[in-house]
Amino acid sequence: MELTERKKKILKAIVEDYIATAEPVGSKAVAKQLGGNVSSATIRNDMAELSEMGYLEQPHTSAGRVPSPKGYRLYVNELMEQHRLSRAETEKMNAALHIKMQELDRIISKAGQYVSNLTEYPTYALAAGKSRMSVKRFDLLYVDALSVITVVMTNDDRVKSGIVRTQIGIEAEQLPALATVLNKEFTGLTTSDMSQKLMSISQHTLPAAFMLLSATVDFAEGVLDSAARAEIFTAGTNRILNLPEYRDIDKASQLINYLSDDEAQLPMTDDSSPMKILIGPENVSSALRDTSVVVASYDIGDNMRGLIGVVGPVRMDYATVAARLSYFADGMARLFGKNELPTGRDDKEDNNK
Amino acid sequence: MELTERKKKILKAIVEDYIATAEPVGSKAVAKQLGGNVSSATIRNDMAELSEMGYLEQPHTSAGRVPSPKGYRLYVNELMEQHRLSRAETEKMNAALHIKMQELDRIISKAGQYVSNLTEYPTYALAAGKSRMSVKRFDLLYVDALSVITVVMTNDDRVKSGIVRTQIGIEAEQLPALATVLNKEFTGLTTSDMSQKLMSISQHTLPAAFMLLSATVDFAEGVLDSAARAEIFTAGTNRILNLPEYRDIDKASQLINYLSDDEAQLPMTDDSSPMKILIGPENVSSALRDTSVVVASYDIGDNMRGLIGVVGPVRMDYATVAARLSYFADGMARLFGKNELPTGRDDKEDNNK
DNA sequence: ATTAGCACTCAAAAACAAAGAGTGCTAATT
DNA sequence: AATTAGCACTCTTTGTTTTTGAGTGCTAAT
Repeated sequence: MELTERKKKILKAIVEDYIATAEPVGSKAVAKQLGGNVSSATIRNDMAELSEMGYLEQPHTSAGRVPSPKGYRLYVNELMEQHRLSRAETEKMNAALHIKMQELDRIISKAGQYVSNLTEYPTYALAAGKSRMSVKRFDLLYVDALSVITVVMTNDDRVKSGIVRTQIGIEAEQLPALATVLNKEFTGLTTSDMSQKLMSISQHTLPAAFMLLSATVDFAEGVLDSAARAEIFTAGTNRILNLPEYRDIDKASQLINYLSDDEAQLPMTDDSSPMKILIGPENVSSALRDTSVVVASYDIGDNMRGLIGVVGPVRMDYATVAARLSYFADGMARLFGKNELPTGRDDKEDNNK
Repeated sequence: MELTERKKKILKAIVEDYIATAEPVGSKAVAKQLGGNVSSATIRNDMAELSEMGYLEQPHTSAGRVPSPKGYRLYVNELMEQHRLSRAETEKMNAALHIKMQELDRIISKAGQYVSNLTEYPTYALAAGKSRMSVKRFDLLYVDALSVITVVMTNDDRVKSGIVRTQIGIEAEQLPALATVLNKEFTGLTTSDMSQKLMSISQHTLPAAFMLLSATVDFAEGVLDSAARAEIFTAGTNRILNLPEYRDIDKASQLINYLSDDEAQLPMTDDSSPMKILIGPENVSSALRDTSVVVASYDIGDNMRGLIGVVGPVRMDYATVAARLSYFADGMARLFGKNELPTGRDDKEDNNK
């Protein structure tokens, strides 16, 4: 019993019909789909064999057939035709890609939203793989005796700032010296090292100066912390409520809750390829067992990678989703590429997160 | 036909029973609730009159009674007992109120999340009432010939910063002069005025300097824009999926979509009182017609107000929700109060939004 | 004014009865 | 040997009818 060419065609027709309708598809429908030069009885025989081989499943004896995960896998690997993006689609995406440059987090979250709109499925987006963060440069700007503007530049060239207040008055003239101390002693350190260093110099420093140093370091630690925290942004989770497979409130709310959970283990791409399709049970986390995930990654700067994942029912339009997601991910990569800057401002800027 | 004391007791019992069970409540249940010294027949008569007066409704003839919005209103106004917060509750909230000081937006969004967890209903949170924003102070810090750190302080004392790049090289020595120009000419202006001013000085300024000025002003405009945009944060919208009144997917998804819509007109408090309860049809927007909203406000600094709203079914536990929300709003106000600063850093800081 | 008693109503649940889509198999056809 | 027509069989879906039971409204007694 082998996979003849016709069987493949049948499988393809079934997958595509089922993707479109979410209804089990019967032999007659397939026959029509294939142009009518084979009868439904023939198809029926082939379908029986495809079932036996594990590519199709039957909800119950007298229903049509539904692709099994194995069937989808074959479809995705061999049968699926590359979806050609229409002019309208690319234009829409290009428009979306003109994201006005802002904080990194916001861009990433926005990207997720766009993809969700584009695909009509929920998405998640995040940036991963940052290396250890440290401060590269400190600046202090005098405001008044009790307030100083602190500007901090991280090792990946982001700049953040804030007002730092101190209980003990400080004079404008003292600031340069303090800034020098900060730049000499506190650059290149991790947060915990900074705290330690702060301890070690507490002895031989004037109280007023130490107060300010301490507040500044505290601020810097906050900046590093929030920069290191890789937040997961989800978008469009409630779109699943439109899907027939999630008419069941409990199922829907379970998935929504999983997606909204910050701790959720969401599929990543492996380093080898920029795109990955996970079908139903191929997902590790049980909450995704009967959903599929298409996930793509793109480079952000040198040692960071952005990730966008689309979550949908196993009956997902893989071709279209994959095409759009891949196009969009490419666009994001270009956006972060050194060369093409979309506005006068620089992409690396992403001040204030 | 008047509202006797017993009728009120009956109404109260019905409201509370219905809040707890979401099932129409019958005369017998009320009789038991009231201690059994009146018979169910008596209750029945009273219930008939309460129906006639419009405080109760009947889903159908042979079902129990359900409070009408008018009934809830009476309950909220007169019958409801102040919910006493338990020690555990206040402790939990106090813990939540130790929000580590960060950007304003994040605090507000966090607050919404906490309240959502606390009440188990969806919430929305926002900060409103900012006046026109302008820049109060500019600083420029030299990085290299093509990059400058721009630090901008807004009229409400927030500080933001970012790297600004320019195509034409600039020397460190030129920066102070440019900063002076910025501080002299561009402070106190709205974004559109800034653009205009930029035009007007384009003639008598060196190209290199103008380039940088322009990029800096562009950056400042972005800062003001995003500061002025009052974002609405919603949290826990999917909690409504747990409510029996939203077993119907379409109804649920309609409400969820409404809440997720950035443009949605959500109820505010009026200036007179810090708390407001809107019951069902009292809501203006039709999407909320059969939900209730409890909304509380708190002061943030001098001319801003924070707002947290809890959205739930009309059958909402008003007493508990109101008590918790009010406590939390007070906590938030204290948090923003000048005196009690939870950390060494200052609340006004909220750099980088 | 209250209450017991009872007939009546009506939604919800259960039980039952087609209807129809789709299969699997057999036997005929190419 | 592969294909196809034909047909009995299966099982969900859909619609209809029955049954059940909570709850009411009214009447008559307390």
